[in-house]
Amino acid sequence: MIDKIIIAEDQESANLSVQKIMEELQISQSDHVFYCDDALNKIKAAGQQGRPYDLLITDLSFEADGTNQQIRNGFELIRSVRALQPGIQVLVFSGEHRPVIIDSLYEEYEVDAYVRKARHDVQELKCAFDALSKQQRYYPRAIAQLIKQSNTYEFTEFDINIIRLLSQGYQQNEIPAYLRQRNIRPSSLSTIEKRLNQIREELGFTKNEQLVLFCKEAGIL
Amino acid sequence: MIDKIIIAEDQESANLSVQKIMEELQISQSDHVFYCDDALNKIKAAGQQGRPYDLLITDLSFEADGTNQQIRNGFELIRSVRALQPGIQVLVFSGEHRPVIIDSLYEEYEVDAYVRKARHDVQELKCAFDALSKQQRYYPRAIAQLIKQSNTYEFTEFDINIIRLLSQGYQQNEIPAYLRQRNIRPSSLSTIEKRLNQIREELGFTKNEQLVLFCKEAGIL
DNA sequence: TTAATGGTTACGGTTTGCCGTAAAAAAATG
DNA sequence: CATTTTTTTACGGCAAACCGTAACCATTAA
Repeated sequence: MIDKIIIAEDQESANLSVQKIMEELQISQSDHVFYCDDALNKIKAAGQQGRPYDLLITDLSFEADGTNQQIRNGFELIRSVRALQPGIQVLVFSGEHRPVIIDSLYEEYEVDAYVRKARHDVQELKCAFDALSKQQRYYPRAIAQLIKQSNTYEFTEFDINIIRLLSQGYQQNEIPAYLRQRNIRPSSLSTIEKRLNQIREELGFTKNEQLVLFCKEAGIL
Repeated sequence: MIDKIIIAEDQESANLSVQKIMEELQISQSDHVFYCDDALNKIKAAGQQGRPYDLLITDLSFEADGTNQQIRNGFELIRSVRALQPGIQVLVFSGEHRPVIIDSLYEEYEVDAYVRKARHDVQELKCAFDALSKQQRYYPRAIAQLIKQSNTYEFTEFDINIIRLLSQGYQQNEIPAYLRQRNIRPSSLSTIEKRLNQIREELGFTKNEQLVLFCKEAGIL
């Protein structure tokens, strides 16, 4: 049974809609905040008072606005909250569509539900809520599709390193020194060239410019 | 006086909040649709019945969902609507933050107001509405700041052409032929090299990979 | 220990990109 | 129209990137 929830969302209109939807679902106690820090504080206080929240609904990206905040985004918030109250259910409500990110939410952050801000999100929120009420995780099929569709080329840590350096203006022949300095192996120019060649080939690209753009769009950079 | 409006927004929850806000503002007739085509049709019908809409509130990005739609985004919608009913006021409500895009909304599309889906968007929507009621344009100061901040490096049509081709995998020495085929001038390899060099220099970049990423983030690509 | 395997590195030839100079063409000026 | 200025182009030398081959080295199995 879920009857005490907290909504963390900086965008006022989105925050409002979630509140309305929760009203319709007859949640007895629903709080909302516009900053991650406020969310954590409220969760902490509620726990200490023996009336913990059952569910956190949070966005991923929060915009800095000059106020001094410790927690700057949904990822950090989830980590902090789970450290404090591991049993709390977490529903992420965000516009994020990049498969790698959504995947990491379920795998690394172990969220209980992800609902994408998109066409039928109100209905999806209600479905997700139902599932969570039964202590089930909610994994919308639209997302399963997205992840399947995505050219699931597996970038290694090493690959991402190289591509990031390129996108920062490093020349390929400067990269070995950089890697050696950090004891990253392999580090030879030859291997770097070979990796890039292989990656381009597998993705059907001819230029690193394409690769950089691809990684940006996929959320890897 | 604004008393008949239409909301075009595919994201259900956002559509809902705008409806709520318009209720609070006591709009007598407020319609909402989830597709651009529906918006245009309703506006057309209303005009023919002699009861035209005063205001269109629209998002910019609409997601394709398999249904066959003629108009696929807010830009196209604005164009079509203005061709049909030039006097209608247009308020864009979108998450878009890239200065070039917002700038083009005011300059090229001549929208009456832009409100960014962000922290205080509800309040901003109300302010914008007030301004529009008095037949004023609404140009939030936060956006003026954004546009000022932005490294306003002036890319020409030509520059963007080259950079786009690079990001699509063209080699530099293939570009002259491409340009000549389309009668774009200048077209020599030398000029292309020179432009790229100049652009990189002015932005403090050393590699085209950086440039491509920069253009992507700035909304130019 | 030896042999085999897979990944890493070194190296050389070729292509592409980079950058300066100077000629040619186009545009602006008197 | 002639002259100056600017833009575009052609070319050449050099550096970087590309790509194949072969040597090297670590790990594992025989």
